[in-house]
Amino acid sequence: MQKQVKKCPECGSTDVFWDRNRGEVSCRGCGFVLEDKRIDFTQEWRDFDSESGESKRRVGSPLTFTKHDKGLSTKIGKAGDLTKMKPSERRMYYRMRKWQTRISTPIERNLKYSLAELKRISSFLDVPKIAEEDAAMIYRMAAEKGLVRGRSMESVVAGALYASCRRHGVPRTLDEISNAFPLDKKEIGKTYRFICRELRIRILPTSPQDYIHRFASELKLSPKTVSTSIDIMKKANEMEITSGKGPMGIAAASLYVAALLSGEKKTQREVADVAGVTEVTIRNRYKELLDKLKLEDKIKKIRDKE
DNA sequence: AAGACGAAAGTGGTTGA
DNA sequence: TCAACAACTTTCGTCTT
Repeated sequence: MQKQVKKCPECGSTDVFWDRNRGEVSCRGCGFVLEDKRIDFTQEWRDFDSESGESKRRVGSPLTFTKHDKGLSTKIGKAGDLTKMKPSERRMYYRMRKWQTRISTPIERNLKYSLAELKRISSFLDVPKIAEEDAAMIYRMAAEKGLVRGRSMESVVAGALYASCRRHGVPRTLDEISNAFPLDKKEIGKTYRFICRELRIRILPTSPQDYIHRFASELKLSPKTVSTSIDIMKKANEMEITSGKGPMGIAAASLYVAALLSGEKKTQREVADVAGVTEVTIRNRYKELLDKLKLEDKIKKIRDKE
């Protein structure tokens, strides 16, 4: 990897770093997320601000393990190539060709297309390589177990991708993934649960913290606000008002409260849109937070100042 | 006019008999 | 397999700024 010289558009600092696990590039100074989408190893960074006109984007990528034959496909030559060989060697090549045709089972042929699809979507969402590889593995296992039958190929690809994102703590929501496919959330969720059950994949519930940074960045909140909201979440966790609740709602409400407390007020709608929940959910979580964390006074003080 | 708040009804998934 | 249930959404009316 060559070093990337990037400037943070928020604070101008060049001290940006790449969080591989999250697939985010953020500024060490102010926490701004420059890129929440990551590009292949083999490509150069896309300009954050493409006004500069020089596109560094490249097309295509070299070797990958996500090809249907793990990138090892080599055609074994036809008889014409074999004329110069000794009869014993020739027999061996015939045997090898027989193997090759045997490998071309319907499953392998299916994998060829579905893994291409996976690759396309992964690069669209800029899912980290590890997660993409894992999704490919999940899909392969699913295909070998015959779980694709009766389901659309895409939905299984999407389900595998989502499962792998969850496993790797990559903050991609079901919404984002379903936007990349011509499928709705419902269907992806269904197949996702199905393949998890069938393949015995254990998925931990996502932590609201996984989403905080990305949401905060989209809302242009300061790092201070982010840490406040993480504090709030921790406290909420301790008081056991988070169990069973959707992580996105919690993340959204914590951010909303934190923004209020630090005077960077955002409307409920703004936060709700970014987090992919409704205002009502934010309100409910928000109310619980105020109740349990004794924050009413603080909020009132802020209100009075205005 | 916009945002915050809350009530009521509906949806999809989980659970337990 | 069905009913109860919790979380969340949608919709809509009211209040506040």
